[in-house]
Amino acid sequence: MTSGRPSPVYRARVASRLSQFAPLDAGELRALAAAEASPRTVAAHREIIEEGQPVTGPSIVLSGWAARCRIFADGRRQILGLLLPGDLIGVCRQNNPIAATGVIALTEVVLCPAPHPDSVDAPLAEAYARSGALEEYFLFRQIARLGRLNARERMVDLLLEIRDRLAAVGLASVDGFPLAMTQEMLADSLGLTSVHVNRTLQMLRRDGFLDLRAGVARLKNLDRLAKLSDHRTATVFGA
Amino acid sequence: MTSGRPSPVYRARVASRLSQFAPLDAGELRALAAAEASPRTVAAHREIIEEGQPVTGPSIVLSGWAARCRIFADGRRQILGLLLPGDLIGVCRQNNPIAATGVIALTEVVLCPAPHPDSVDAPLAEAYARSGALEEYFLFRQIARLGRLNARERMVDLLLEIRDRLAAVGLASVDGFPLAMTQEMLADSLGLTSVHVNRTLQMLRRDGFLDLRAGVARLKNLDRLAKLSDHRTATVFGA
DNA sequence: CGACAAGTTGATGTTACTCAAAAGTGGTGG
DNA sequence: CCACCACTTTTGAGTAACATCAACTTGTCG
Repeated sequence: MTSGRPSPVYRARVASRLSQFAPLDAGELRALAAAEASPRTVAAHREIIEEGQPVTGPSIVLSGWAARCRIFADGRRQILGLLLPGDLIGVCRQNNPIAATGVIALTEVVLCPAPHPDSVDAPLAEAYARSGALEEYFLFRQIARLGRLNARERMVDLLLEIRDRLAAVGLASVDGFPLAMTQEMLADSLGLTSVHVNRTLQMLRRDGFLDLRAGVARLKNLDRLAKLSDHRTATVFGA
Repeated sequence: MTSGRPSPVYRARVASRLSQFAPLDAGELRALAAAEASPRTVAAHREIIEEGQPVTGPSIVLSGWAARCRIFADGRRQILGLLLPGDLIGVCRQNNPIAATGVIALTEVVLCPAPHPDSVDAPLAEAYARSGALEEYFLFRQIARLGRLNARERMVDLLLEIRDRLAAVGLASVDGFPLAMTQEMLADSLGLTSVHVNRTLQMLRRDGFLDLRAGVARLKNLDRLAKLSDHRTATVFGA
């Protein structure tokens, strides 16, 4: 599987994601850096949070990919949203929170604890709030994708979202971005079968929109691509 | 169209929804009651919040139905989530929040302002937090519905959700609950066409699961119905 | 080398969409 | 009270998109 190993360079960028949302002071940056010193590693395919269990406290994804996931009684699975490096998990403001969904590691994931939202200063609270709003935006987008886009549009829209999110933490370049998902995971995210995902990817390749090899994706003809899925960037929220 | 007219009885129940999430003190209840004294009415099909516009402050739906909505460039429309009596709209914790989605009135809607989350005491803050968690749960459920359920399962799951949410504010009885949505609105919520919604409803009627007349729905054979959509109640969050 | 997961392909089936038109419903004004 | 209008619901016939089933191939790692 691709990625999974945290590097010093990599961590520095992750630490800076929250400060993109609000200017953090020196003390907050120190606290975050200290938290990063006690990371936890979860193997690929392991559960990070179990649905229905109490949420102990927030974490930050330092490296690797995870997904919120709902599994049906008959085995059907739906990925509700992706959790990428820099994302927060388990920020709850109520008492005794219960996990509404499970979270599973798609690759090996490295996490570290994050300060509890009740005990943070204004700048970090603002960063948490913006991060939460952005996560909500991705949920809205996932709903619109599944409800009204066809297979090709869904795929394009998801790939554009992933690219933007990775770019925001310095993990995407002009040469492409890592796509740490099997076709089956893509299917579970897009509400399709893996067979149809395979055919959709081939269509995109054939039409010159996508270059996907060895877990690295490169999107081409971006202007035409964006039209294919009515893509709107999330600039109103981010940095 | 059904419903839309607020009644004194009705309002009393709505005011009590937040206190289901956390025990509010007398001062908070007084503040909420005062806010209800200055309601705002929005006609059916009108926009309550415009996507991309600044969010001024939170409101409570006193009566009527509204929906978060995304509209695509080519006219396709997807309802992202429903807003029913007692629900909060526009609770944002970040500075200068921007509406991530539009909100439109499905019926005539009566709203009143709600206290800003930054200026509330602990009990009301807890109620806001629980309300927000519940809203997030409904988004997750909408994603799972659209991604992995077929038309009949989607319809059943949505109807069960609506029934539970209305019951929580005293608007559902054993005789049924108001369904203030046209088949086209149901289609926009379920990611289907209105023609297919029509056929799906007929199938449910024929199979003895549903009685839907004059805007009032009654679900029958609840035990078998719940199995049709792998329904799980939201009890872990609510009251 | 062998085993297992991931990706690919073809044939066929089913669900839901599209297009088009008819029938029902409720509100409005003459 | 009726005629009219807009909107909603219903029905039918044909089609497209996606699922299903069942191989087969490729890649990876011990």
